[in-house]
Amino acid sequence: MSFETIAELLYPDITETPADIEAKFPRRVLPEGAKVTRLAPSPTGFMHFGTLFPALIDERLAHQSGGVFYLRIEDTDAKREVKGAEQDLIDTLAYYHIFFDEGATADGEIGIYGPYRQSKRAHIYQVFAKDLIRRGLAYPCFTSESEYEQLKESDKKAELMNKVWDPEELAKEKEQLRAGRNITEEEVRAHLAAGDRFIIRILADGDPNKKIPFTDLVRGKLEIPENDEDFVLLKSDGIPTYHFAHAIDDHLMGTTHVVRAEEWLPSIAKHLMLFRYLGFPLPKYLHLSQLMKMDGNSKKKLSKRDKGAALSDYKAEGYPAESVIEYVMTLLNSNFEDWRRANPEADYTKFPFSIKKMSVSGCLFDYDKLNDVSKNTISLMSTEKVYSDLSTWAKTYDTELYELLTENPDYAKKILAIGRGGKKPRKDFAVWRDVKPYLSFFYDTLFKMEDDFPAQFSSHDIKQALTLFAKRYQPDTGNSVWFDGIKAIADEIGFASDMKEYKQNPEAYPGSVADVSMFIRLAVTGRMNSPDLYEVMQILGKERTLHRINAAIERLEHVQETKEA
RNA sequence: GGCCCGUUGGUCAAGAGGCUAAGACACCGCCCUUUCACGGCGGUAACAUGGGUUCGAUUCCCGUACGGGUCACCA
Repeated sequence: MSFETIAELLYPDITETPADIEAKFPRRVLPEGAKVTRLAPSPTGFMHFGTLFPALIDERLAHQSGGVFYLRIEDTDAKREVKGAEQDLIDTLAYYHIFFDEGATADGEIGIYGPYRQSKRAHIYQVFAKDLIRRGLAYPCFTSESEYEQLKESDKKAELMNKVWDPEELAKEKEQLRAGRNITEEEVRAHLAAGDRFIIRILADGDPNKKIPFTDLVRGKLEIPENDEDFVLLKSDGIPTYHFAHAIDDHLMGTTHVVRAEEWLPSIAKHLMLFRYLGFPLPKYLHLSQLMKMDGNSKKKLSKRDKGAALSDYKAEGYPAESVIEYVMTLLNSNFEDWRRANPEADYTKFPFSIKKMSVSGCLFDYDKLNDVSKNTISLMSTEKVYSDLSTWAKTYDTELYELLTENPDYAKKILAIGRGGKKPRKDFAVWRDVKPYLSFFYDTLFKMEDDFPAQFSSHDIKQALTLFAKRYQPDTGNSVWFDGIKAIADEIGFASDMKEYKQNPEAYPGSVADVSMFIRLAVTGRMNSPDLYEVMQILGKERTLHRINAAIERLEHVQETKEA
């Protein structure tokens, strides 16, 4: 039989040769050592936390070396495609400041190596497929999908039922897949005449008992058994499988470093075979460990469906993009945190990212750590940035807060500026969602008494302290004069004004100046804890401060009356 | 089940033949402090396991256990 004839029968309309295609994808001219990387997601779900890892690595590797970073959409599976997924992908990546030099964009694409959507490259793959068939390295298979499904069915059942993987069955199945290897010209003609659909399989020449050495940039030297499986190159719709598309696209588009999840490691033998058959030089590979989550007592791969996996959840919670990136960087390169301590203000892109510092084993997602990183990140932001990012967040996730923030920006900024900018900035929030409960008391519409006056103090003492404070309160005296005033009140009502003295002999007093401060804090903020009270009063203004204190006094009187009655 | 990968404190991790086995988060204690948030100091806590190789193994080799991945006309 003639492979040449079969190739011609199958693809009479394909006249181009691989060389013609190669000519359309010239070699990239880049500086020495420049890396070309790509993010190649499939639009089958919404952007997932794990996607950020390769995205960031690809981006750093390319841009740190003066190379190119591009986006290629792997939309080869029409069945699983999710509407809006591609848009979500592009939007989310932009939200995390991951920008591409070329590739698919929201409204088209940029760059000369396109199309960057695999569904639009069918012709290219077919040229190479036809050539492989002609050279006797691939062949058509007319076994229908449903027939094949039946074959698989028994397998799936076996897997579900106690995971029985019978080696003989497996071998038999492999043989069935290869049955089409001996197809004749006549058979092809007959199938074609009958209008049968076909797929293209590779003609594997590997011996799984032999091992091929392979070097992965993060895992080091590995040994992979050769591939003997006649895996599918082109599906019956003429669209390639991942394997074939990977080899052709990454070659034509000039990818130098392929960064992908470790789930691809078992199929590396297929890729090695493909690059060899096609005569392409092999790119470098980085196989990344999966991000895990805790499931009972064991670690599990963080999958798209898991709660907390969708990147949009982090956005909704109000994790700033910078925080998430920062956290991912700490996981990506073990020395990032040291660098960050030495360069607290520097942009993360100044960090010398290194493949050598990448971890081989899968890590567990740690909310505590993310929160800590995020608190630090937010604490270093300027008031303007906090205000602007917080407002942007609130606009979609908390309209009440958004209105409060925007109706009086200057007031909001004063609140957000508390404890910001100094050497030891406050670290009050990890997420934007934390902000509202923190600042609610600054807004009369949200203000309420959240804590009660502790029962161990007499309401008489409390009232007296509040009354004296209200009578004498002067804004703009400065913190220490203001606090001296509170000390004086403490003395007058018989509380200790000197904390050291009080601590030595707490029994001698009904309370201390700390308690007096607490009374005032409670009256003004409605809670036991708040940022610096003097500053709070400055922001609230004299009128509202006094109003709240007087309201508290009135309430105390009311309680007293009811008690007496 | 076959094949592949991995295993240092609760988590992230440094260390690559000889170290009292770093650091960060979390937790606990103390200090600072009018509360909170910071900040400072300190503490609890780890080389999965058996056998080699070696004068000496967390580090190298083999086995075992455990965990993960994969075995599609999905990526």
